[in-house]
Amino acid sequence: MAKNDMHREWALKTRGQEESGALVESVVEILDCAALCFTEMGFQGTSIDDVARRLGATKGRIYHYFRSKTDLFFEVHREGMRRLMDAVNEAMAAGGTGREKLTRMLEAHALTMMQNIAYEAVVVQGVHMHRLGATTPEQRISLDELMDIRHKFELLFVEAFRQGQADRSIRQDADVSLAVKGMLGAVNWMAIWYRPRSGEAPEQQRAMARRITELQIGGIAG
Amino acid sequence: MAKNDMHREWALKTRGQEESGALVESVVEILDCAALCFTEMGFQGTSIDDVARRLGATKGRIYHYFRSKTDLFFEVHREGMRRLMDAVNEAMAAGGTGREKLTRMLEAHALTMMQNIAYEAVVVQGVHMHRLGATTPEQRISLDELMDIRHKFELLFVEAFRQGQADRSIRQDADVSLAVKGMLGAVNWMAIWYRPRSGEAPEQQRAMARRITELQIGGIAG
DNA sequence: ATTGCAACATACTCCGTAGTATGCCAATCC
DNA sequence: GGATTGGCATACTACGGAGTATGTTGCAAT
Repeated sequence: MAKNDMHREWALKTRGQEESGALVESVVEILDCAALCFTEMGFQGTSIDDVARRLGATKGRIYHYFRSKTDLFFEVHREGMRRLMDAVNEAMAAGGTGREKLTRMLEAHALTMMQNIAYEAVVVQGVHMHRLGATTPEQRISLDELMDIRHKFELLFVEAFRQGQADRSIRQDADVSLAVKGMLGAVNWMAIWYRPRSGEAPEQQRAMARRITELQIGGIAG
Repeated sequence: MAKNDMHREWALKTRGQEESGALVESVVEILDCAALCFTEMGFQGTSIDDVARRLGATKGRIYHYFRSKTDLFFEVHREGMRRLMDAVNEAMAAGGTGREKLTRMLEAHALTMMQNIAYEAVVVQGVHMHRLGATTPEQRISLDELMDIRHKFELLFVEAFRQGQADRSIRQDADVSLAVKGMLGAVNWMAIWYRPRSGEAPEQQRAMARRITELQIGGIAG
C-alpha cells in the first residue's frame, strides 16, 4: 500500500483483526493522551502539540497515524461510543422484564461513564459538536456516522422501554422518547461533574451507578 | 471616567439601574448574536469576526463594549444564569410541600431552557469549561464567580429537596446531592437535543416541561 | 460654531497552530 | 550487505484570528 493510505488503513484495521501489538499500543497511547487533552481543554482548545507534549513526543508521531486533528477526535469519540455500546449491549442481553433490562442498561451506562470519564467526556463534546459545521465533506461523513451510532445507542433504550410498557413493568403514560432522553441526560451529565476520587474503589463506583439509576427508575416521590 | 474603563463600567451597570435604552439595545443585540454563535460553533470555534458578521458590523463594535472574547462569553453566560435563577427563584417563592416546590422549580428550569436555548446552551458550555484553565487571572475570577452562582443555583434545589424530605413528601433514602445532580442533568441535557420546532406554541413547551419534570419526580416504574 | 465624546469602522500587528516536507535511524527482507 | 520501509523527529510554511491603533461620523452640550 502507498504511504498516503496509511491513515485510512488504520481506521479500517481497528474494526478487524488484531495488529502486531506494538503498533496498536502506540496508537492507544495517543488516543489516551488525546482523550485527556480534549476533555480538559476542549477540541478547539487542544493543539496537536499539546497532545504530543503529553505523550513526550512530537507532532510527527501523531500525524503518522492520524490524518488530521479532527480525525483524531473522531477516533477517540468512536472508541468511547464503542465502550458504551459494548457495556449496554451486554446488559441488555440477559433476560428479565423490560424494567429490569432498562435498569441494568442504565447502570452499565453510568458505570462505563465513570470508568472511562476521559473518553466519555469527549463523546459528550462530540454530541455537542454535531451541528457545529464540520468543514470538510469527509469529516461530515465521519460525524454523521458517529451520530448514527449515537442514535442506535438511544434506540436500544427506547426498545427496552417499550418492552417494559408491553409487559407492564413500566408505566404506560410516558412519552417514550422524552423519558429516554431524560434518563440518558441524567447519566450523561456525569461527564460534566464526575471526577474519580483518588483511591475510589470499583465497588463505590458501582454503588453510585446503582443509586443514580434507581432514582431515574423509581423517582423521588416519598 | 477614562475611555479604558468603559468596558468594566458596563459590566457593573448591568447589575444596577437602567441605561439610556439605545445603548442597552446595542449591547443586547451583540449578546444575542454571540449566544447564537457560541451555541453553534463553540467558544473556541467562534471568532469575533463571526459574531460581527452576524451582526452586520465589524469587530470595532464588539471591542467597544467588551474587553475580550472571554468577557463576551462570560457576559452571555451570566445573562443565561440570571434568567434561570430568576425563573427558579420565582417558582420557589410560592408555598407548598417540598415536593411541590421542587416540581415547580424543575418545570421552570426546563421551560427557561427551552425559551432561551441559545443562552442556556452557552451556560452548559461554560460549566464544561470550568476546569479548562481559563488563562488570565481576571478570567479566572469571572469564571469562579459564575461557578459560584451555578453552585448557589444547585443549592436551591438541594434546599427544596431537603424540605421535601422533612415534610415526608420526598423519600428519605436518597442521596440528596446525587439526586439533584441527576434531575438537573436530565433537564440540562435539553441544551444538547432540544431545538424549537418552528411554530411551536408556548403551551406545547409548557407541556413538555411538565412531562419531563413529572418523570423525574415520579420515575418510570409502572 | 466649536468642542468633545460616544459609537462605531478600517487597517494593521503578531502569534499560535494545523498541516507538510524532509531528515534520520533501526529493523527487516531479499 | 545493500535496499527498503516503518516509525518517528525536525524544520518550515501559511493562515486565521485576537487584540490594538487609528481614523471617521454624528450628536449633544456649551
